[in-house]
Amino acid sequence: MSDPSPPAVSMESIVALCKRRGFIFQSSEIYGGINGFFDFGPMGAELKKNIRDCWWNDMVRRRDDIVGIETSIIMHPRVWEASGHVAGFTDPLVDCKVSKQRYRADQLFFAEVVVDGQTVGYVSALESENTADQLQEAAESFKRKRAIQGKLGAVAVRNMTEARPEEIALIPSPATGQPGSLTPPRSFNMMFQTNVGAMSDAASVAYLRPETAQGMFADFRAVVDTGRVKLPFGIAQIGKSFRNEITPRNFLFRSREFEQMEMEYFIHEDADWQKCHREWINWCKDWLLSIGLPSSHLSEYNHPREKLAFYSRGTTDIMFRYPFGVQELWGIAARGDYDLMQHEKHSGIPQSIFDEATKRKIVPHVIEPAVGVDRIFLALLCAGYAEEDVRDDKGGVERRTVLRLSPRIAPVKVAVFPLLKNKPELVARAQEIHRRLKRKYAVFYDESGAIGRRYRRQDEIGTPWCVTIDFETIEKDGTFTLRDRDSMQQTRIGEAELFALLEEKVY
RNA sequence: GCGGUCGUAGUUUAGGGGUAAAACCCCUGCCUUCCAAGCAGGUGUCCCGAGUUCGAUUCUCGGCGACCGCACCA
Repeated sequence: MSDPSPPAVSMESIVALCKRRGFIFQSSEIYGGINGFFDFGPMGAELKKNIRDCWWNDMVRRRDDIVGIETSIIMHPRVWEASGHVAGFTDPLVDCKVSKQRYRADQLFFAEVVVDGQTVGYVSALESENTADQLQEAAESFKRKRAIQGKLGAVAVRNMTEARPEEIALIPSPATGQPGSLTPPRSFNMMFQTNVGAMSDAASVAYLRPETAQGMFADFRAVVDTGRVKLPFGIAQIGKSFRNEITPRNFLFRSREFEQMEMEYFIHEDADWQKCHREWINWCKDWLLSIGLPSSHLSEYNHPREKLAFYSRGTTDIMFRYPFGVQELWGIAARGDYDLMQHEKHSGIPQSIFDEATKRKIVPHVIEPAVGVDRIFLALLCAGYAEEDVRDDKGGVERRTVLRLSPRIAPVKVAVFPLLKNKPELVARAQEIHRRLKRKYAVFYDESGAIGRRYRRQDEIGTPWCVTIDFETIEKDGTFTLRDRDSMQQTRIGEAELFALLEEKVY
């Protein structure tokens, strides 16, 4: 599709297809469902596995410099103290009890109004480009309205996390302009908590991991000591992570249980990290193209320096144009030596390695490409979903729904049909071919319904090819019809050629 | 978390204080020599709980879930 702005597909129709064809079910649906959790049906499980397998093959097996590991979901709680998640994976929030507005405490600013050295009141403002000016103006207005005489001092901007308890009642809500309705900042830690062992007390508290990355950092020494790795090298893993999101939204995009594919690429502290960072951004983009995401939907977003997380030297997100907007798909972060140093500090175990080239002990720096399997899953469905008009022989127009998935990740690679179900010789031959194909590929056998219906069923689950066994197959040369999903074109092909095609396209 | 809209087969919808309907899908059989054909038969539904009522899927309240806005998204 060369059209730069194809008609927007609605999330509604994608969700409906997911349900109808067994890609995604709502978790625990028979009990009314649970918000932010999803199940993968038969087609979804295949598609997801294919995404993981492609990533693992390309990222780990087909490279000499990256090893794969699998770490536990529950780790020692001190891992999350070291990583900053216990303290920092928390958004202190302030509520306005009157307007019901909620603000992030570090984005809600206030200042004392000081006249002739006396504090006469407070003003507040939300974060913007000129928060300080806004507060200054608000302070002048405050003084004028109350007809206070004297000299107004320059405002000292603070945010709500810095407010003293006795000040909170005096700070006006930005929503109402009146003081007294704001709550003190309250923390909402996004990590799921549980207890390890039979006793539920403070000492037994543990967390479900909110990211897989820390597993790689925590096992860094073990991998270095046993994995026969040399800088630069990477450690990769695929696994579930959990975040107690305040508001899960947009179907799979933000859920509370999700699966990440992360890789920590360790480089020498003197290496050109910007070059390495760029190379990984390009690698990730190429990989997305290789599983069939169109470049027209992809873009890059560089986090502005002042917005970076404290540990980050630079973060670039590969963005995807979802029906609900352009959103982050893959974050590639340059994290410096922050994580290893944190673990060195907290564990007391040195995280440095001996560098042969410089004969020095160094702590490597890291480039981290981190992506969510579920987000890729959703992107593939959004990019691949199409409803198109098809002209039939009689000149009529019909609508068909088709999922254009790359053969690499399609849940079913080939569907095998006997042209007619009531002809035993066709059925037997079709089943025989099916049996040989399924030893190596995910294939599907179907004999029920008209042949056109069977093609359309496969279109909806994204099967790239269908083969139909007909009388020619049996009576003549053994060739059968190969029907292409996207063009709907039919060609005759033999079994050896079919295997060759699959060998080339499914890797 | 706040506000709004909503919740009837797998899907899309109709209906309604007296136990529910259609189309498509799906399954079975017949038929069918390549794009959702036809005929016959079949499975399957009022989100959950409490209240009002002789009786609630329908009304009320609460919960859960979905969508849309706001806020949030280390």
